[in-house]
Amino acid sequence: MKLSTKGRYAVTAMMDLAIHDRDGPVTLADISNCQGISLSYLEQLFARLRQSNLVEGVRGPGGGYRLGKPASQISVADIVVAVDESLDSTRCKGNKDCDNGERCLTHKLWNDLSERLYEFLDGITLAEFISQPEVRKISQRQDTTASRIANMFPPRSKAS
Amino acid sequence: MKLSTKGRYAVTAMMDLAIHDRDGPVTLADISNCQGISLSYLEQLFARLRQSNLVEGVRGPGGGYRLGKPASQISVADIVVAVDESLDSTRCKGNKDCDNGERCLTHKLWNDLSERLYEFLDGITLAEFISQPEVRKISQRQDTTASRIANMFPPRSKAS
DNA sequence: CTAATACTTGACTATTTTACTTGGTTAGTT
DNA sequence: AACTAACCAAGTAAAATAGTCAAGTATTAG
Repeated sequence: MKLSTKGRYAVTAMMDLAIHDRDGPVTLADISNCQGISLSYLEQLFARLRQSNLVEGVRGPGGGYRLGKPASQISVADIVVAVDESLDSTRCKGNKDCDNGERCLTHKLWNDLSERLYEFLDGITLAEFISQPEVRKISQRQDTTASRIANMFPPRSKAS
Repeated sequence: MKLSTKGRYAVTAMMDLAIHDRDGPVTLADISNCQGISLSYLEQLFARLRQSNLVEGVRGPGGGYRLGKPASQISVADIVVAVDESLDSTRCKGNKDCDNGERCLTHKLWNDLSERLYEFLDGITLAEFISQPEVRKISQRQDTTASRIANMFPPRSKAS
C-alpha cells in the first residue's frame, strides 16, 4: 500500500466524476482546468483507471469519462491500487526466511499493518462522499463547472 | 498524509527498536544488517525521528538508539509524519476559493479523507505490535539479532 | 461523407524524491 | 590513547513524479 500525490490526483478526479455522474460524461479537459492537473498526466492516470474498469471512456463530441460501476462499488483503495500498482510490501522478495527469523518478523508486522490500512481504505467508497449535503447542493445546481465550460464553447451551428 | 517506502523503513526500524527496547540501545548498524537498509540512509531517517523525540541516541561503545518515549505513546502516524513531513494535502495553497467553489469541494473531500486516515494510523501504536505472541517469543530468547551481532564483536578487554 | 471532437497511445523531457556514498566530527567507553 | 557509534554535511545515481509533444483512432454532428 502506497499513498502519494499521484493517488490523491486519481481520487479527487474520481470524486469529480462521481459528483457529475448524472450530468453525462466529464472530459479530462474539465478536470484539468478545475483541479489544476495537466491534461496529459490525467490521461495517463485514466488509462490505468480504465484498465481496472473503474471508469469508461465515451468518444466523440459530448464524450468524456464516466464511472465504470456504481459509486457505491468503488473504494478509495481500488483507486489507489489502480494508479500506484506497487503493493509488494516487502514480501521478503524470494527469500522467505530472510535473516534468521528476525528480519521477517518486522516484515510480517508491516504486512499486518499494511493489510489493516488496505481494509480501512477499502471500506470507504465514492458513494460516501457524494452523499454529503454540501456535495448534493453543488451537484444539483445547473452552474457546475462542466456546464459552465460547455457554455464557453457552444455548438458551431448556432454560433456561426 | 503520505505513505512511501521511506515511511515503511522508518516504521519497521522503530518496530525493531520497540522489540529490543529492554536489551539496551540498538545500533543502526544492526538495523542496517537485519533489514537491508543502508547505514547512512538510516542515519538520515533517525535524525528526523530524533528531532521529533521519537528516539534518543546513546553515544559510545554499547550505544545506539532507544525509544524516546514508551511504545504505547508512539503511533504509526507519528513516525510517518516525522520522516515524510509533507502533510500539505492540497490545502488550497493560498487561494481559499480556488475555482468558484467546485475545485475546493474535491479538495475538502480529500482533506476529510486524509484526516480520517491520519486518525486511523494515529490509533495504532508500537505497543500493539510488541504485545503479539510471536514477538514476545523472539524478544525473550537470548538469540536476538542484537546479541548475535554483539557476540561477533566481543569486548576487546577480554578478547586480547 | 466529412470534419470536428475527444479519447488513445507512445515516446520523450524536466523535476523531485529516494536511496545511497563518502568523509568527516564529536561524545562516551574501555 | 584507542575504539565505538552517534552525529553531521556534502554530493550522487537511480527511480518516481509530473508534464510535454506528436501522431493516431473512434464517434458523432452536420
